[in-house]
Amino acid sequence: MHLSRYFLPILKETPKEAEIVSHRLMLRAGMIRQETAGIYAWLPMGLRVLRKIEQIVREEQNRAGAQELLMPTVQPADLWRESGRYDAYGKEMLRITDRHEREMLFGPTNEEMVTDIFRASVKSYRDLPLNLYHIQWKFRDEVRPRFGVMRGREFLMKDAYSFDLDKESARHAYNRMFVAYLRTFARMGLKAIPMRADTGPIGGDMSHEFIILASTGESEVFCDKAILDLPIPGEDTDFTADLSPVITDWTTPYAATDEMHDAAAFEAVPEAERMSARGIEVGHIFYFGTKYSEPMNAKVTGPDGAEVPVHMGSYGVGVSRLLGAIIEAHHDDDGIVWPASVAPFHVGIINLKPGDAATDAACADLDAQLTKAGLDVLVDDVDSRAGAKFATMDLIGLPYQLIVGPRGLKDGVVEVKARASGERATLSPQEAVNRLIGELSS
RNA sequence: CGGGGUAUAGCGCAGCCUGGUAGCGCAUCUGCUUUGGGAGCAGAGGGUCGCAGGUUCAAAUCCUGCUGCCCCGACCA
Repeated sequence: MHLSRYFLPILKETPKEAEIVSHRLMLRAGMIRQETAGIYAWLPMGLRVLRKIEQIVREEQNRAGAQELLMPTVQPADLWRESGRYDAYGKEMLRITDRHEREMLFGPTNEEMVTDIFRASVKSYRDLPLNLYHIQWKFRDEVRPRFGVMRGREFLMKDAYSFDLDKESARHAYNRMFVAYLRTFARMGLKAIPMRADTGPIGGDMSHEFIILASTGESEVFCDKAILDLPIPGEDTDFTADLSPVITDWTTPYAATDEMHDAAAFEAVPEAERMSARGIEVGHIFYFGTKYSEPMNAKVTGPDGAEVPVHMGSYGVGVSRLLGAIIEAHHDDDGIVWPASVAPFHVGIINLKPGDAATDAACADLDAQLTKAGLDVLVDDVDSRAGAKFATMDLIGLPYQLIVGPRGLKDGVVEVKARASGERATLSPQEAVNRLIGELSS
């Protein structure tokens, strides 16, 4: 991709509405544009990152045995009357009336709908366990949207729903999602800490929020530092096996949000190991038993011939929110510092002198080689000054910059700069290509 | 939903108090110079001054109402 033809409306000045750093940087880097309060258009650069995050979430859901479907954004009110939530949900739900005066709504979540899909087709315990998920836009009419995409009204969420015969098998479904989440967030360069969350009327120990630490986080969190160093389950994890030892490892060290904080238990953690910080919730997993299956009559016949309501859980990831969360965790004074796994492009080639035949040719060759190796490349071929190019490239935060100018080429070298460390290496073009492919291919 | 701000060019702002027909910086366009960390000079284009009423010879400016957006709090992936 050539920057001269790419729609990337960079802002030099910070729009005044942006308070927190991720919001500022997303606007300045031309990733999003606010259309109205809490509702954003995703510009090409922002969309690229959104898609990469989505894909990681998808891969890990699939790996854990969940199956993707896609449910609509607009739902009929009647479905929500079955669970009683049409009245209970309140003003956060965007209600719509169609031309036939039928009551509709823009979905804030999909428990009712997925339960409807399930009950229409699944009648036997033999078809369990089942986990269905989708990645779809949601709308919650927040009283006060803020922090850019971190708390928008329209947002992209992955929500999975598990169906099991009883509570014990539901626990296995829960554990699979727990492990999938550990892997998902780690792949995005985030340290997500599972914290026990309020289970409401259901009770029990099966609800966790996944929190990443960031100074601009919305809630205060307390944890034992030991949890930060726990190993992330590998790609080879067998999701059909008993995962409870992993869950035990991850739920033993103290970790709680302020709502669930137990000061006495926290005091028991050695002082040097105690940490209190601010956090952003990026995922939430929840077992809710028969809360929907019972009123909505989603039953299966068990091995004993008796009909029982299925035990369900739901598992959310705030996909669009993750962009903000990742930037909060990965930025510096000059701009964004994308982890390679979610970066909009892997490499930015800076052509210091567009129009110079040798420089243009070198850039084209480097672009071709890197692209052929499967990397996403953005070539800055804009006729502007070096300083402006460096500033732009630092702002958009691509993991590596490949700096190509006539001065270096005369000596047969180009420069590779790692965005995160600022480290620069002067190499031959071929060495540079090899180095980048080595660092970035996965 | 309570409290507080704010609305003037794509972005950031001044002008409003004391009414006289709109300005600055950045960005954009043209030309020349410049060229390894957000260049300089010269010129140009771009505005229903949030909307609707009212006062006045005259309203961005004064008055009334409405709306959008932002911030603080209560609530959420």
